[in-house]
Amino acid sequence: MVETDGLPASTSRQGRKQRTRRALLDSALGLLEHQSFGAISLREVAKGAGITPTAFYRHFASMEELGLVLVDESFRSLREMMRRERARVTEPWANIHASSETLVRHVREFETHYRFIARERAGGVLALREEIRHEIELFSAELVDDLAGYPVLENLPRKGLDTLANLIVTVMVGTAERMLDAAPDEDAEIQRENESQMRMIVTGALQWASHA
Amino acid sequence: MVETDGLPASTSRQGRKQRTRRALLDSALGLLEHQSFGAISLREVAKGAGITPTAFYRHFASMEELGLVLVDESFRSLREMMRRERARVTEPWANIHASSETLVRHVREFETHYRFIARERAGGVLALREEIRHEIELFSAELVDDLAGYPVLENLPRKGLDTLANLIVTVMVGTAERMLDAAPDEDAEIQRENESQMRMIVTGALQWASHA
DNA sequence: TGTACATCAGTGAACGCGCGTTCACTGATGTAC
DNA sequence: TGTACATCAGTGAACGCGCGTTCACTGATGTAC
Repeated sequence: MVETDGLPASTSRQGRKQRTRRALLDSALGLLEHQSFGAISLREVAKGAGITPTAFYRHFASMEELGLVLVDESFRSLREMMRRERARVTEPWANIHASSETLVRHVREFETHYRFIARERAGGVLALREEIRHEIELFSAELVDDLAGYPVLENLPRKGLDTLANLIVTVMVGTAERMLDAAPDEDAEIQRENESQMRMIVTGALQWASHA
Repeated sequence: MVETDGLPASTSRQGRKQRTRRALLDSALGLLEHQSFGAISLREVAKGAGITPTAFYRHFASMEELGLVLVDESFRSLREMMRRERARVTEPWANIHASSETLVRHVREFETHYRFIARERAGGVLALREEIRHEIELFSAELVDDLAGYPVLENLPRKGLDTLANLIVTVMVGTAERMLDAAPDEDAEIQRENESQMRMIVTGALQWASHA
C-alpha cells in the first residue's frame, strides 16, 4: 500500500520516507471521505499506509500536525487556481460563466481536499478550524484587491468591495458544499445556479457602484 | 445535576423521567460547545446528566437518536422565529434592518443549538447531516413562497425567486457561522455586514425583476 | 573496491484507558382491590 | 385507608475492543576511510 501507482520505486532512504509520508496523507484523505478528522485514528491512518502505528511518529508528531499539512495542501491548490484565473479574467461580468466552470471543475478534481475543508471549517478540532478560517480570510482579502482593479467597479466604495468579496466567497463555499453532497451528474445544474447567484450579486454591486 | 433550576421538583415518575431526558439533551449540548457530535460519548453525556451510562437507554436507543432530537429542537425554534417574522414583514427592502437584528438576536439566544447545527451540517454523522439538509431545504422552500408574495418581486421569474431564496439562506448561514466564531461585542459589526450583503442581493434581484 | 560503523524507518510487545453494551438487580412509584 | 402486586428509572459489575503512546529492537541504507 505504500507504493504509489506508476512512480519508479525509489530506493534512497529519503525517497522511501517521502513515499510513506505521502501514503499517510493519502490514507487520511481516504478515511476523511466518510468521517470527520476528529473521528479518524492514528492507528487507522497508519494501517491504511501500510505501516505500524509506531512508525507514524517518524513522519508527524501528532495527528493534528498531519491535519495542518492537509489544510495547507488544500489551500495551495486553491491559490494556484485563483492565480491562473486572475491572469485570464479582465472584466467581471463577462467571465462569470468561465469562472463558475473553473470552480466546479476544481472542486471535482480535488474533491477529497474540499470535503475535508468543508467538514473541518466548522468542525471540532480547534487548530484546524483556526488555520482554515485564516486561509479563507487571506483568500477574501486577495479577492478584494482583484475587484478593486476592475474599472467598472471603480465607483464602489471600499466597504462595498468588502461586501461583494464576502458574498462571492460565501457563494463559492456554498456551491462547493452543495457539490460534495450531490452526484457528479448534478454538476451542470449546480454550476448554472452558481452563475445565477453570481450574476445577481454582481448586478447588485454594479447598481450600487453606479449610484455612489 | 438532574434538577433544572427553578422548576418545582416533580415527584411523579413521568415528570422525573422527562427531567432526566432534558438533562441528557442539555448535557449533550454542553459537550457540543467544544466538540463535534461524533466526538462525544454516551458515557460523558450520561455523566453530565448525573446518571449511569446504562440508564441512558431508558431515554434514547442510541446517541444518534438523541442527536436527531437536537436537530428537530433547533429547527423548531428557527421555524417559530420565521413565522413571527413573516407576520411582521410587509415589504422586503424596508425590513432588512429589522430582519438582520432578529437573526442576530436569535443566534445568540440559541447559540448552542446553532453551533451544533453549524458543526453537523457538514460533519461526520450521516443521519444528522441528512436531516439538517432536509430542514434547510424546507426552510428555503418556505422562503420562496414568502418572496413570491411581495408585489415588488412579481416580475421576477420563478427561477429568479429560487436564486434569491438560495442566496438569502446562504448569507444567513454564513452570518450565523461568523457569529459563532466571534465575541458578542462584534455582533453589531456582523449585523451591519449582513445588512449590506442582504441589500446588495435584493438590489440585484429588484434590478433583475425590473428588466424581466 | 572492501570494511567497519552510524543512521534511522519501521517493528512488535506492552501499558493503561475510556468506550458501548449486556445483565441481573433494587427500590420507589403506581395501580387494583 | 390499607395491602399486595406490577412497573420501570436507575444501579453497578463485567465484557471485549480499539485507542495513543512507550520502549527496546532490527536490519537495510548511507558514510568514512
